[in-house]
Amino acid sequence: MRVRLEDVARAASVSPKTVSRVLNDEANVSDATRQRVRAAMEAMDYRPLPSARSLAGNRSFLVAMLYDNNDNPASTYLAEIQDGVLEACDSHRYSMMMRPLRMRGDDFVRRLDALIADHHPDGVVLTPPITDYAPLLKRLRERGIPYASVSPMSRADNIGVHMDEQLASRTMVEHLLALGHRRIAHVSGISDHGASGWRLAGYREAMAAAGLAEDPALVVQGAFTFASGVAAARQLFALKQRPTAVFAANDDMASGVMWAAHEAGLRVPQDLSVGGFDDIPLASQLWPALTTIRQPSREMGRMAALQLLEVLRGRGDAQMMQMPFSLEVRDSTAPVA
Amino acid sequence: MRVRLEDVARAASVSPKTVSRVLNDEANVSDATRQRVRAAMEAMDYRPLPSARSLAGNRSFLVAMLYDNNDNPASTYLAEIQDGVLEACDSHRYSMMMRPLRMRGDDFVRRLDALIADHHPDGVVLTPPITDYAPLLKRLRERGIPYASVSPMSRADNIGVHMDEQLASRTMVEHLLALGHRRIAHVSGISDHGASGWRLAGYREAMAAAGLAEDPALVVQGAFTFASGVAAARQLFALKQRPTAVFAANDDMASGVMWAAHEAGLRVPQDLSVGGFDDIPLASQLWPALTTIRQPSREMGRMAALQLLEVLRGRGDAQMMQMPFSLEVRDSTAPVA
DNA sequence: GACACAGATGACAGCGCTGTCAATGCGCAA
DNA sequence: TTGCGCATTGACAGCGCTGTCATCTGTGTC
Repeated sequence: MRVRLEDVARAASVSPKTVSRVLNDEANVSDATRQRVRAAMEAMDYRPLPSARSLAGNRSFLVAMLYDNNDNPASTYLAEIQDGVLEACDSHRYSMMMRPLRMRGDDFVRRLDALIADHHPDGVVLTPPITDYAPLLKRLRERGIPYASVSPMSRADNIGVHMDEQLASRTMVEHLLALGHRRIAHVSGISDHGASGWRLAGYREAMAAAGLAEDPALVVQGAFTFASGVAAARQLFALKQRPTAVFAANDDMASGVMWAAHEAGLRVPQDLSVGGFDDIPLASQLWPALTTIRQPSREMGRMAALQLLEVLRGRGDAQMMQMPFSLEVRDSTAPVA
Repeated sequence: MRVRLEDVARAASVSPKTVSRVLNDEANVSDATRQRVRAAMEAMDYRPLPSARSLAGNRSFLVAMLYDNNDNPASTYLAEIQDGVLEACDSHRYSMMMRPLRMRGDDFVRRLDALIADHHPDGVVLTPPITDYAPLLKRLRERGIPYASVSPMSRADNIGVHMDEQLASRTMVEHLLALGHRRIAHVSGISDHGASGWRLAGYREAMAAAGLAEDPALVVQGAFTFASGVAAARQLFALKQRPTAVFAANDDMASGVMWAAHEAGLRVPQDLSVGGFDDIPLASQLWPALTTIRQPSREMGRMAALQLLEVLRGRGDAQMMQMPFSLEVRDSTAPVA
């Protein structure tokens, strides 16, 4: 019925072990033999049985993608990363599994242990904001489970992908400054997300470089959600001197700001310019279409997973890769009135 | 190091086979023994090794969720279903795997075969629109792989979940009729999606019930995407007698209609009412917030997976479940001017 | 009291691979 | 020519479970 490794071995006139060697790209197989075995595998359409490989070889060929489903409201951003990770895993015949893990809550590490005990992933892809949660990283190291991170806070001792969020953020603010805005507000994200800090830092950097003293009233704390964007904007609009532009730390909050602007009867971009970050599909579907920072989420997921797979496959050359961003100027920003 | 089944057996003074029976909820174990074994498993925090179970038992404890990533542009709808499926699988200690499968393209069935050969899922969850692709279903039956569907076209001989989309659609149109609208347009979805047909049928049913003859110019074909919604709306707005209300077959297209309305200088809802379908997060983030049909996607994914798991676990009582919908009246619909 | 029978339990082999280690063959130096 | 070392290959056991089948026990029947 099913073609087994033994069948391939017989067809290629070698021992099962040799077929196993070829299958796993091990050294010490002559080229002639290797080719013969490959041909036999091909001809018979041989597919190794994952469970047998795992049991005997003590690895699972499984990559788990960890995400926080608490601070990430049904995020398109995550879906895109997932898509990239899946593609990378597929290309190396690894399987991929999603693991929601709430960062709030003390059973965080316990849930990680359960994941390991139940599924034995060979490696793990970490997505924001759990790229930087120390107890988690510590446990992964203890267990000897390699991981790659998407946009981690610290780049040292870490593989995965990374974007210069601070520069991206600064670029957005400079765009607003170039349009003549001076009273530029910032709606920041949840404080323990690395992204929040960088984006805020980029905002401050640009403002300072323009010689503008920081007005604390113009920096409002949000939570990366639409609702928090609405709330932050209402607060900003209530100021005696309201901002002429708002830069929100992600698109969901930016859409909240636009919503609140409509509510307050402010026209975007005539009365208020709005900038976002991420370029999720929503950004182009808003009216007016949102000016934002585009990050290649799918590609970031893919590259992070590929870095991880390099490690899993015993190649040593994995690293932290820098990914490009771009400023997408659309219709939500305009010269100050 | 790791606790094996044999260790539990020793602790409970029974044979390994008996522990296996308890683990798999098999019959013919006395209650006393069962409890003793359960206690031992608990005390030792025993976790069966999936690969060993799979290898010996010839099943994978794996459920694959199939989706079409061609017609579903990074859809939040799918992400929600996935979340529900994942929860259900977790609760029964099954693992879950995502499989994108392009319906267009002739290698469709071949890719399914590859999935089976490579991963051996015990069962499959089908999401729209691949719930009704005959060659796929045929192959799954041939291979003896049970499947459950989310919103399949045909409910016969099928397990999973289902919503009365036609009634939901009719409810939306009746809402518009009740507001006094008569020239109500419909932007339909891709024709080989079951949902498109039902939603169109519900529209027609409501219009006919209101005694309105169908105006073919008011029914425009879309493709479930934002861009197709924009295009359809432009076409509708160009009509000598433009509609006073548009019901789009999903929220992405509805957001496209609103976008085009803004573009054309039409105020929503004063000059044009707009209705959608799905209630994705976007719906509440638009200005004005979109009136739409809410379907419990997450719950639908969860229930469909649970039905499938009943079959996989040998219970015979799986079925096609009807899920409720609700009309979410927000700010994009108003009485006709 | 003898027998049949169903429920409860265990012995044992084996699922399809890989790790370990031994065996083989070959080139090259002395 | 002999011997040594390295590259190549294979024999064999075993990973941690479950399927099959045999065995044992207690109960009901006549």
